[in-house]
Amino acid sequence: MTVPRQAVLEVLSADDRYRSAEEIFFQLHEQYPAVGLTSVYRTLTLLAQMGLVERFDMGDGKARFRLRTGAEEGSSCRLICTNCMKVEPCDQEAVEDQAASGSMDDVTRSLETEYGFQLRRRVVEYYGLCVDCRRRNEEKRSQEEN
Amino acid sequence: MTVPRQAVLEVLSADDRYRSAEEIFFQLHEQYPAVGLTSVYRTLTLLAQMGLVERFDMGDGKARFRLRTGAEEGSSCRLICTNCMKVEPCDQEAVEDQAASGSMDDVTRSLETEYGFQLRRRVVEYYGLCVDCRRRNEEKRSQEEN
DNA sequence: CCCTTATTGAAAACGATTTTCAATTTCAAT
DNA sequence: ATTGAAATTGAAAATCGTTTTCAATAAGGG
Repeated sequence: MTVPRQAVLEVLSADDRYRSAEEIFFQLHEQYPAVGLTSVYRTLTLLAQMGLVERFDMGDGKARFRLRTGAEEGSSCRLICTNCMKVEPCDQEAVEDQAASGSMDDVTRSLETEYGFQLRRRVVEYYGLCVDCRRRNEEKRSQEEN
Repeated sequence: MTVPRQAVLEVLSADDRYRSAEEIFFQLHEQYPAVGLTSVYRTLTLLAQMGLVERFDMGDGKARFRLRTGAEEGSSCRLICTNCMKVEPCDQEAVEDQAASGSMDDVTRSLETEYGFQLRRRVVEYYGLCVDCRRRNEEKRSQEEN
């Protein structure tokens, strides 16, 4: 545990907003002027690899980082404001249950009443292994057995 | 309608895979060697603004582009292979209906049988206006009325 | 303490995308 | 066809978030 790492964790612990590396760097800088932007990036990458930090790629070219709370595992659901870029976690179960069906209209209504959020676009992404890569993996594995 | 624009549209129309600007540029280059990468970027940006093309920011730093089919409106659902980065659109209704509940396990099973896809992580993102930006917008609008 | 190893900060490198700018193309009006 | 103004182009330079390089420093087990 070194100074830069402690500093990054300190800032991340302060609150659970998503912040860019630069934002984190500037917040650090007041209390730890010696810590460089490079180390902030390195620490964030390290913490993300360790699973302590969640990296989130917004469409604007800058990655955002946030301390993992442990509540999320494998699945995530969030409200993203296209105006101020604020990211707010939300409970998918609650949203979908509130909605009578999974239809866009019902979800829109649910988000409106639950969060005051005005829905424009819903994105669902399933990350994993496609059929081809799966097959290729299995082939490789069976080759290694020989 | 100019040569570069026609060329980009031609490549995009060829199939509906997600492709990076560079990939599109190289495919162009055989038939239209005079068209530069700059124009490919410019045309893609233009087409995206016009809503003809969908821009998709993968986590790897390169944006992917695909011709809009019209089938998607407001909502999108896709399978993303974390190994080969292939992006395959899928029908959310079908997936969620197939699954007995919205639980991760059921969705995993559904994707497995429907697409042979091995789910690792599900991401649901709702894009729109948060409460604050909404309020701010309304204030601005009412000010403009005076 | 010392020595090996890991970590650091600054500066340079990187890669995707954007901007700049002079040259070319487009297209509507002739 | 011809013009000419406005839009578009390609190449090179600039931008910007992030990563790499590298010599200097710090960590922490012996």
